[in-house]
Amino acid sequence: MKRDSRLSGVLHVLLHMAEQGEPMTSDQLARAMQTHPVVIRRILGGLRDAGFVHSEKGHGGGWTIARDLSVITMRDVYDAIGRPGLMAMGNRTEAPGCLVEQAVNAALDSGFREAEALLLTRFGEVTLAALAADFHARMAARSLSPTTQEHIHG
Amino acid sequence: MKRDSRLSGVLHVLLHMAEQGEPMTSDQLARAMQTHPVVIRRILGGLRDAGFVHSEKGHGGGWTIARDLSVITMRDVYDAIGRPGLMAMGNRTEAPGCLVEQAVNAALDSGFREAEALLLTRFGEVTLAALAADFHARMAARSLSPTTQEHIHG
DNA sequence: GTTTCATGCACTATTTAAAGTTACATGAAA
DNA sequence: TTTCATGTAACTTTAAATAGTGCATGAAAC
Repeated sequence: MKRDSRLSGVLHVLLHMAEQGEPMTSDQLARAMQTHPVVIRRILGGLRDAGFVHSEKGHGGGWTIARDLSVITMRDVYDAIGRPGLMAMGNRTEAPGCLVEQAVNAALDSGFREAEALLLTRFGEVTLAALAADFHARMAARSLSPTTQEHIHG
Repeated sequence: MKRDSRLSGVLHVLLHMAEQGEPMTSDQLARAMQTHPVVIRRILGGLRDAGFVHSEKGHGGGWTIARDLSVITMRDVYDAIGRPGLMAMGNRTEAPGCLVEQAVNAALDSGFREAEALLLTRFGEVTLAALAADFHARMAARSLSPTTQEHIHG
């Protein structure tokens, strides 16, 4: 299958929304992300249901962030988009009858569970405010460098 | 993308080969794994190149384990099949120009790297001998139970 | 020596899930 | 009432693993 980039994408979108301050339309966000507006709506739908963003129809409508960035973690966002699988590898067969395969599955699962738990813990430690701060630090660093480019697309 | 089950599959195959003691053909192994013989050859090809298994053509040929199970770890097997990606999620864009996306990527990558490192460490701690021992324990447990079924397929 | 058995490998087809797209309904502001 | 924007269902495309076909190669049996 294709590699899942929804978490990466939605975090990107959220930070752009936060930078903007005023409502951004799915079209604007899609242009910035070089993707399709419907993809934006799909991915932000979960965040809306979770109460992290707000959407408004009609003139002047669009998407806005509904909570302070300091209270939203990457883990929250991961949960809101439906907790997609984290591991690219899995067992050939779940609940196999073969005892050999059961032994193999048990060993692999143990490792996978540990790795997933660690990853989710790390996600829970990073707020969107921290990501925004990192972005601003990068922007400051770039504006000091000789070849200043645009710091944000669109 | 589809979920990668090569590691699970090849470990299963290796343990069956070890139990058998004598050469097993790709056809026999494919039957046990409910897959295609060519898939077996493909997946065992990497292990042959790494020296973990030996293959022989013609009558009486097939696959045999070339080293003691106690010196082969799950990590070795993972390496031998080409170190497939472990994380199901990735960044939308590698090396993005957008500083927002750079900040997001950095945070995600950091978590992914930690989780991968932990997983590989765990893999390195489990030998095939340990897996075989676990299998034998499961077989003993089942033979004691009232409804004894076949402990091994094929 | 030739038939049979088995791996080696290149190439094609299928499958699965994400991502992209189209079409249209809904609702708000101009 | 027109325009703008989201909401959503349905369909198409794409990437990567797995499945399958066909044929070459080489070893043992007869």
